[in-house]
Amino acid sequence: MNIGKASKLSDLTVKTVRYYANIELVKPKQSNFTGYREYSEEDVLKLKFVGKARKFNFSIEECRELLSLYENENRSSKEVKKITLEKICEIDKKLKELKGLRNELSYLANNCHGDDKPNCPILDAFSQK
Amino acid sequence: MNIGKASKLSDLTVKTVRYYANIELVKPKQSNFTGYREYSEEDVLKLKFVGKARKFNFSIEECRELLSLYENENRSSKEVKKITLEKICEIDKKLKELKGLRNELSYLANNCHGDDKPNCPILDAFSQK
DNA sequence: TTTATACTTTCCCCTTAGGTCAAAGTTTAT
DNA sequence: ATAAACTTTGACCTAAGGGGAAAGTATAAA
Repeated sequence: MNIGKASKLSDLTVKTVRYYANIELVKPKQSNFTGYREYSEEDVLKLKFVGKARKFNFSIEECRELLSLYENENRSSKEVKKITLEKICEIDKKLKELKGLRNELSYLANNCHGDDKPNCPILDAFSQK
Repeated sequence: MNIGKASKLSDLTVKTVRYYANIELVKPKQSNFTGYREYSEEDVLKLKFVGKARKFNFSIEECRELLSLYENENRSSKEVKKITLEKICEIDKKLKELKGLRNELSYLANNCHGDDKPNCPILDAFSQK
């Protein structure tokens, strides 16, 4: 099938699918008559796989790693679990950081009257030496 | 003062300070003899202000907006509060998203034996149709 | 069969917020 | 006078594609 159909089936944009071909993440055969990319059913499965992993916040390089484990019949689930646990750690760090930010910002917002006067604790906090 | 000193005083890298000059976020005078940028005390205060706001996850464009409010004697604190509340909303959305991801990933990880066998619920989830 | 429409290709520039490196000019210290 | 430290602009790099142009290809309608 052509890229348009593969794109629809995998629920990715054509641009994305073409990008994945360019970086050799999911690389279909390419006709030497027309130059059109020819996607197989298996290619579509891989595209879907990557789409899912990307939604789980895995980077392209991590997707590449997961994909090679996915394709490897001799893989151990240990490897996959390790990568996943690392990703969870990463998310935890990000969560902590964002929660801290949120607390500070909401503290500032709570102390700002939000009226038509220029006095503003938020700006004061930002201009603190 | 030159950019090096302004950079140290504001706790930003020279590159960052130069970048802010280029995008006219904090734009110092520039000597027409040597071409060196000449930072004033006030410029440094603005740099620090931006540095703080950036740490609070405000984008450069949002910093530009906050900075113009900061410089505007006739501002109303309402405007600043509005921007801040929007930023809090944004952070809340991101938090929700990340928490969802974390839950799904940790569910998958908990169900993965993490042994030397190829069977892996994580990969199974990613390859689900 | 011709034409119109839809699809595909490669190529180039754009995004955030700077980082890295190079060549050349300037200032300061020895 | 010269070396070291500082500054300038410029070009290219990051992640993960998006947007659009120009040109080739396929398919459907007239």
